[in-house]
Amino acid sequence: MRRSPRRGQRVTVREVARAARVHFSTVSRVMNPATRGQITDSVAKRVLKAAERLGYRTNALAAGLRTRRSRVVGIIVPYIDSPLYPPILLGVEEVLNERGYVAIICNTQNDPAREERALAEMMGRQVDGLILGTATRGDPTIEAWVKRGAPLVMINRTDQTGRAPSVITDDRLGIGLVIDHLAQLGHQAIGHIAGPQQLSTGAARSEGFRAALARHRMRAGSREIVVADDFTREAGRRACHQLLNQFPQATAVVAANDLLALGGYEALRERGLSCPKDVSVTGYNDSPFVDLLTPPLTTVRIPQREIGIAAARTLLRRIEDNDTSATDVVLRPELVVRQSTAAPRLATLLSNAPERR
Amino acid sequence: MRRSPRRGQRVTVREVARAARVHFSTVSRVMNPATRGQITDSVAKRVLKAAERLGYRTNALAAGLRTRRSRVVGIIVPYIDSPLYPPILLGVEEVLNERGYVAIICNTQNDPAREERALAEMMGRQVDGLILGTATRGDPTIEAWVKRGAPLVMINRTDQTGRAPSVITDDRLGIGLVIDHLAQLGHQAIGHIAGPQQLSTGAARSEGFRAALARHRMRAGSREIVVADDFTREAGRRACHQLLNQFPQATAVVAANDLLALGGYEALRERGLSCPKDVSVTGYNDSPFVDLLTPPLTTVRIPQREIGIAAARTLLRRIEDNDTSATDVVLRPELVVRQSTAAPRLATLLSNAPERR
DNA sequence: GTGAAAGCGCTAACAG
DNA sequence: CTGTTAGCGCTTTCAC
Repeated sequence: MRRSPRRGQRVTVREVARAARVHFSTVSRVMNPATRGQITDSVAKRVLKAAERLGYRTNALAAGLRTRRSRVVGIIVPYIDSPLYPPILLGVEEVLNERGYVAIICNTQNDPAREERALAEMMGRQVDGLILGTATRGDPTIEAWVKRGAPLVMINRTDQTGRAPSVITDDRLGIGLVIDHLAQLGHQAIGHIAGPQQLSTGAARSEGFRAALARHRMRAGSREIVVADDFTREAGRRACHQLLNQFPQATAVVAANDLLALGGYEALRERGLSCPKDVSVTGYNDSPFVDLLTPPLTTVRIPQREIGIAAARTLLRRIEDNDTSATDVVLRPELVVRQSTAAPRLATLLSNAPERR
Repeated sequence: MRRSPRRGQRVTVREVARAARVHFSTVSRVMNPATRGQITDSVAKRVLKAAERLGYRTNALAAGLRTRRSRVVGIIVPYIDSPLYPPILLGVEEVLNERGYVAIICNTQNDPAREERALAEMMGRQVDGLILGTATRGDPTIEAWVKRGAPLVMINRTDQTGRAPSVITDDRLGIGLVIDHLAQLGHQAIGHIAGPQQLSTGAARSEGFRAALARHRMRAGSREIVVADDFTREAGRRACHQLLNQFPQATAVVAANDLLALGGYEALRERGLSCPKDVSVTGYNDSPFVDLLTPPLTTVRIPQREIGIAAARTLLRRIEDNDTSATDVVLRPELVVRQSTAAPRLATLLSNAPERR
């Protein structure tokens, strides 16, 4: 009766076949949804019952070797422990799992060497496709992947060459919403703590800043941009100090993400300025808990889970239907107004002045 | 010259062998660190060069099928998008990657049905081991896994049967540190917002609460426990209200995690009470940003990354050396004092009174 | 509708 | 030290 061997799953098609008194290829056909129709119902039933009883599960390694499809997709992200990625992964996983795929996730800490190792690992493991969150402009590692014709979708950032589809959010729009909001409150001197310009998010947001100010006819003298060298609190703090030194008349500071905004809070505190009374501050990403800060942060929410879902769907279309028509998906961000933004002091005093056009 | 076929990696040991003018099994031996010593250096060099030139990578599916080791470990967590797990995953990944393993991560939203599906998926994919973050007391799914003799390590929670090793933190100690701190500040009436008691963390922390109070000789009349039905802000808010209704003399509220503490903040605000002046509040986990709240939250930090590292190491010992001696690892939490705790009003008034004891 | 046979790419006895 | 051979468990022609 020795039925449970020492290690690993040992039940194979052959054993199920013996139990069900059919050929093992029949078992294979029954277990595979695509070929199930070839088998008589009564035989199928018998096989299924035997499989169930023995606890059979298809060996994904063997199947993958044979079919050249692993039903695994690789995901490479810069920081798994940041508020941004986990919800995206959730969305990816959701789509993947319901289609019988799993994800292997690698974290690179933004280190190109680690990215390259991760990519090699993924190739060796025969992943069917890749979701890449670490793209940089003209990323060379993408080249190799795309050349092989392997499916790839970029998220959050793009390499801006159009070699592969991406799922991003509209950063220019998002910053535009912020500026509209501030303009409506009456701000006319707005500073920007920009993010690193080599990341597409950093670059797009500062472009958005410039464009939105132009749209509102605010120009030189009514704005100032300081680039933070990293998306961190400390970098935000330093940048905000520099900003206020160069541009003391600023009544609002638009940060390129929430962490930078938090650094801004610190800088204001250190200067004895109050937010939003003296200076309004805005963030980007709507990270968890920023609604609990003092003051609760006005920020831009991006649909993280939807990014993951869209990326996974695009990738699967490419993998399963070889549908290469995918173009970039651009999702809409949303302004979340909280209490870190208010009318500027001056505007409050002049609030009875006639509306400007 | 057709060298790059349409899809997937097509370079195999045979092609490398042909290029290097050796037998293909020699190539295999060169590529595998364990058998590399069997080959003459000069031959090895030739093979390596050819492999490099052709861009050869071992097909992990084929190797896994043959060796019955996939070098994949499964990780099952309840909520990937919570502040708790990502840093743990980071630690796991770090150890795994440097040993040539990758992780496939499944998220269950605490749904037993999803957990079971995840487990089945992992089995089918021949994972070499499992890190389980969803264990509940007497979890039946663990049974099947352990029975097969498959390596398993639990994290954060244990099923409390000792069938498999776990890596957890010492919740009783952690809460003890909190109580010591509060006692030293002079608190003598302390309430507890407990977490769900079916989760080992919830249960261990309330036990720790009771034990610590006993140690400090505070008894009935000097404490009250209200169990929140979920680890969420809203549940914490409700529980805190209930707590203060039943036990209005409380000068401190110890929450079983940070989210519950945040709910406590809200409840206090709704009652017009100030923290820490009227009531001190503590959390647990030291989630990101809780240092930025008003007031910054006194909480307990748990070594998340280390949990991941320890779990991965334990698992690999079991997988690679079949070292089954592993016992539970219990890591030390650490008190982080911030500004949500202060001496109680009364104690302030009496601060000139002689020290007790 | 079901059986037979081949082979995915690799590793690991076993020979020499 | 290197070559030969078999086979991991599966899918998928091709026959019947």
